[in-house]
Amino acid sequence: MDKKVRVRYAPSPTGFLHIGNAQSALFNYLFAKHFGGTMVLRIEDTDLARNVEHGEESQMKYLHWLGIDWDEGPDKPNPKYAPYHQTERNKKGIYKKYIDQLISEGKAYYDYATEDELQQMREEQKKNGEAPHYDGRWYHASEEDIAAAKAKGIKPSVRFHLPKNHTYEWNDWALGKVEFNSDNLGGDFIIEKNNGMPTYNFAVVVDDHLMEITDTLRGADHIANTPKQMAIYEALGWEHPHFCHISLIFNPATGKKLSKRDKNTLQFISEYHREGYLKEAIFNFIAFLGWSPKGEQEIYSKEALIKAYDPHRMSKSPAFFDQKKLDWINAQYIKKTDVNDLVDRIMVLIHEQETEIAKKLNGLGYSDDQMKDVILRTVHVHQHDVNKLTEIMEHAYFYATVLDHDMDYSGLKDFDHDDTLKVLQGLKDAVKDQPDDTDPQTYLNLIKQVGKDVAVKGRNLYFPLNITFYGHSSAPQINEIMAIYHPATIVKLLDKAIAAL
RNA sequence: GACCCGUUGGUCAAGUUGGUUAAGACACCAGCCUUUCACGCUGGUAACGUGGGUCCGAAUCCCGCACGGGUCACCA
Repeated sequence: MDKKVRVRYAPSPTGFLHIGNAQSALFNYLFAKHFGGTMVLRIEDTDLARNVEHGEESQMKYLHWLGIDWDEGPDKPNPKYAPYHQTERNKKGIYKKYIDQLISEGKAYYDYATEDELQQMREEQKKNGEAPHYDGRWYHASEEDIAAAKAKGIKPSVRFHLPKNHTYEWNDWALGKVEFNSDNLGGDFIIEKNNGMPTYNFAVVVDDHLMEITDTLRGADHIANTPKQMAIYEALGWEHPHFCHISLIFNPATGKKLSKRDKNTLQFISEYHREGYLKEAIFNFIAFLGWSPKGEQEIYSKEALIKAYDPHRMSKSPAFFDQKKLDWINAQYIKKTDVNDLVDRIMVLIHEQETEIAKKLNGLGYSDDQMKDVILRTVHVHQHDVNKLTEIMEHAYFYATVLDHDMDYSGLKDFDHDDTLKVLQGLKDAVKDQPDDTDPQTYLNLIKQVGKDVAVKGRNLYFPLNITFYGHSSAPQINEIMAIYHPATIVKLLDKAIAAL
């Protein structure tokens, strides 16, 4: 790289951060960090009507949560490039200057066509089997026509005049060589709306140039925009950045681009957070959506990804969203995350109360310390067998409310009545005077001792205990589950089981 | 419809200059471990859309076809 790398993630605040946004932000981040460059956050808010309240704030919040931090942006302005909102840049006349320049050079012109008129034009073209395109009707407009339109009070938009039969070609990091003919671009396109706002294709060029962006990484849905933008770079006499089109994320169920309407897939990063996915897992997973490293390793920390990142390895074909793989990656991260760290993260989820299970746990009325205690004990048992933090929460809720559950004791009948009674009775005697913080090892010793005393072992010893304390003959290490409960609870569970014998 | 892009096992995905026993992961199955479940470990099944070329040799290059997708806004 001869120039200092500068990249940008440029969301429009028309919604909350979804997987596709995060993917785009993430690759820009990896690119910047890998090459020791600068990541810029720019807000493309030129569509006044579609801007969503709190959209920007929420996007920034979840970008930070994921660990995608930018070096420059609305909250970290560099005076040389600020401001970072396109609406503010428009107020400063940044776009107007270049619009005027293009008009005076005859490369852009006013268009007085109304939206209805344009709509009608496109429909007719479609009917005739033509590709919808602007026919250039105002390019050669006469003085009279213009005067008449002005007299009617029509506010014009500004169109960029596309050269005829001109080839635009670029070398894409992901795609390699791509070329378009200017005749297939849909005709002259609008660069300034009649409300004075620049359109995306124009603003993005001006801003990327002024902000000295060296590499533009964006979704593959922008491929067809690229030649239009190149036309503007050319008209303004600027060099265009190196482009990279990130493969789109597909829904395996529909075979189409992940859509906000796909109910079976979580769309928003906030949803992954509240469902108990770790940010490290999401980061790792998304990095593999449209890119892959050289070796066989699947689990990569952020730092490792930054190091391994190579834009040449961006893939061309669509990236399919593999939910099971995500769950597996999340499970890997849960396994290797420190127990207390997991407890803290779960406490955050409980406090946020954004899921049913979080609300249920909250409804227990526990103090923070009590809650942490239950969660910690549960994490010890389940850290290695869950995919999501919410599953640990479900388990914790079960243990916290175990006495309220109707246990299925029918399985007890599969074992010798007298032996089982002796085991349960013996364990009750052994447990009733144990302190609250009795550890799993002690409980294991107690179980073994009771087994020895009454001469019962193996599954005849353990299965009834599984049923008694867990409700199923198959359970995790039953002594560990006992350590979650308080001895008084254990005694009550034993009483219930004995009564059911 | 036009223009671009893509097509490797059930799923995801390596295979940058043509020569590989065509990686790896998830899922699945089996065995081991375990009181059981899960975890873990070991092993296994399984793939180059199609038809033509070029070449000693094609998953890799060329052409056609099929299928899938993206884009054709005063949205970004």
